Amino acid sequence: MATISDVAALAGVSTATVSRALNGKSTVDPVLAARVLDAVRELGYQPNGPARNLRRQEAAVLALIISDVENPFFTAIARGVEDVAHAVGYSVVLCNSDEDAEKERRYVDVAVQERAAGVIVSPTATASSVGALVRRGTPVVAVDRPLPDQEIDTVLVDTRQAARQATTHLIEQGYARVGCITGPAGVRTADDRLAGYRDALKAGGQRGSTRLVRRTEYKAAGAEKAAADLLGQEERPDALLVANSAMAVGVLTALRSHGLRAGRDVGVVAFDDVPWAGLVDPPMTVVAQPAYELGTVAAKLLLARIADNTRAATTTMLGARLLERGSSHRG
Amino acid sequence: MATISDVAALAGVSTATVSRALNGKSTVDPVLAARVLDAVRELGYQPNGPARNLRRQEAAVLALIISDVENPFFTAIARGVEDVAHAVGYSVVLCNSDEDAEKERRYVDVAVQERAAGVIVSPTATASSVGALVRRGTPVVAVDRPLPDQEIDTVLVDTRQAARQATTHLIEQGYARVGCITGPAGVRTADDRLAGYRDALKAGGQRGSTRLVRRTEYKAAGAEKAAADLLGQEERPDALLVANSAMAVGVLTALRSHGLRAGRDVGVVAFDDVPWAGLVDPPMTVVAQPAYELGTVAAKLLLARIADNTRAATTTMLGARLLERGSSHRG
DNA sequence: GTGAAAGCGCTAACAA
DNA sequence: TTGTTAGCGCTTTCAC
Repeated sequence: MATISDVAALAGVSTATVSRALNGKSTVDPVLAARVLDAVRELGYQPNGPARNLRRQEAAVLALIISDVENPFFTAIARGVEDVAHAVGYSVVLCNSDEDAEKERRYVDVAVQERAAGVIVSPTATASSVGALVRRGTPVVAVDRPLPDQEIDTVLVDTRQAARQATTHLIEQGYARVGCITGPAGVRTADDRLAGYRDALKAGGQRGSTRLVRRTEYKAAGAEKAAADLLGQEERPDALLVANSAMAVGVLTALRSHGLRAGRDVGVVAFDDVPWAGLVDPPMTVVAQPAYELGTVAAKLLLARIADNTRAATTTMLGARLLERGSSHRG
Repeated sequence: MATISDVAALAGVSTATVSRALNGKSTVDPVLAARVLDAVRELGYQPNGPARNLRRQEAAVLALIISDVENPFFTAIARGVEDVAHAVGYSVVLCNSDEDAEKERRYVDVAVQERAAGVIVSPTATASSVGALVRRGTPVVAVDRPLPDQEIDTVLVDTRQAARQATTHLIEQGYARVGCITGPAGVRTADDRLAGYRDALKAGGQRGSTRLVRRTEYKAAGAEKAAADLLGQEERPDALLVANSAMAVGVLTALRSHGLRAGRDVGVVAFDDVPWAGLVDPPMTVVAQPAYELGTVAAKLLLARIADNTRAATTTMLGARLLERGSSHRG
């Protein structure tokens, strides 16, 4: 593979001039620059990234560590990050931690070792690994979930408020025993959605009960079992707040196998406005989170912090919107 | 940030011994190895990846270039690739080409520049960029779509056969005018699905007609327009073969706005067994592609080729399964 | 504006 | 088994 020396030799200049011509930092005689470009083309020269990164002590790469590639919420974030990063010449490496602290730690190590310019992470519950990054001075932005005890830029959705609003909506529609299926304890979004749910019950004068709440993985299978469990009880809930779209799949499946109809028999509101929400019968009421925007904001913050790591840490809170459809109406 | 020299100094050994102790290539006196490990821990040493890659002339990284991160089919492939790669110590960089030849070219360049050990790609229609990779001698595997005129390992689904089977199924269910909504011309899977559809029409004695076929982006919006267009015709189709799940969303939406019911009024079979397929009313008949397996097979082939680039290129063809549900039955 | 040369941190060939 | 040392390809002073 051709190196910068080959290009220099062919163009009849020094490697320094080739470097300058290619990076446009310092100004180069147009004639020489043209000779360099010709040589590059002729040799099919591709700069050696590791060599450049070694010399520069940093790679033009952002690491994005998300907890589930198969969750549309996170892929939408990824698109937001990519669009912003690419516009200014950064590449994005997408890492899937799978909600597993060990995998997260591993990817954090990779990011450090490859000298990524910065890291955007949606931390798992036990996110000690990211703390090390911060202490190293690596620019880090937390997205979707905060990183406790860390002074870092954070981009969140006001999910507690959204859960409260969604639950209040169910109560106002006349559902008398609203239940909640949320994610694992310790996962901040799961905790917040539960808290918002409880806020609404209290405000709406409904008596909460642990018998109306189930927590499982943010997956369809767990939610299906949880829903079946709740619906099998003597005093079963007549409505459910569901904490993400994968869980919604499980809940709707359970409803169907119990011969119950969403809306009429059991009110349903789920987080995330997936493309199919309008296609189920009745269409599903959802809390639409601004996922793409979460990604763009996080990327911009990270780029700003890469440029100047002395900035004070900020927390950005974006709002969610309740999209009312048939699954939260009795009629 | 601590370097290998710092570790060597603290452990009282040479940098070579540190390197050996950490990489386990050659054997090292257990006592020294322990001192090295202690020093590593104490300094929080993280090896400098670029330096290592520069020296080794290759990074333990596989690039996976897919055409749509938001398509569950491709994220399932990604999981398959990751699982295989991680098991043998490779990282996976996920790149989203967005069905855009220019973005694909850019990611190919990144892969070359970063000296990735190999590349797995689902090529866009005009995939000249990947040819350059192959000529460079970089190990490459094509997944989901072949790379024309290239002698490389390829992992495909027998999508033409699957389309034929799905269409035949619709004909056997009594649908008399089966239409097809597929992806852009030049995208091999889109072409193959159309070909399989036509195979079935011919075998089933139905007269094909271009008035029953529409081609658009592999997206919901395009498919919705295409379906509305088909359904607005005088002699409209009474069944549709739909080439992916995003398109299925558009088709079902169009059906609804025309007051038509899937199955009873218009038979529907779509590619890809998405989680929500069973939740729409009636449940959607799908062609289930072995996406995860596509990923694992591709990754294994790539690893084999990295180990030995003289192997002859192979083509692996995996089968798809038709999952019959209500949307393809009149009853 | 250009070139010579140092050196980023690591691994591997060679010597001891 | 261990240490010494060259050098991977690039960018960036520094001198001209």
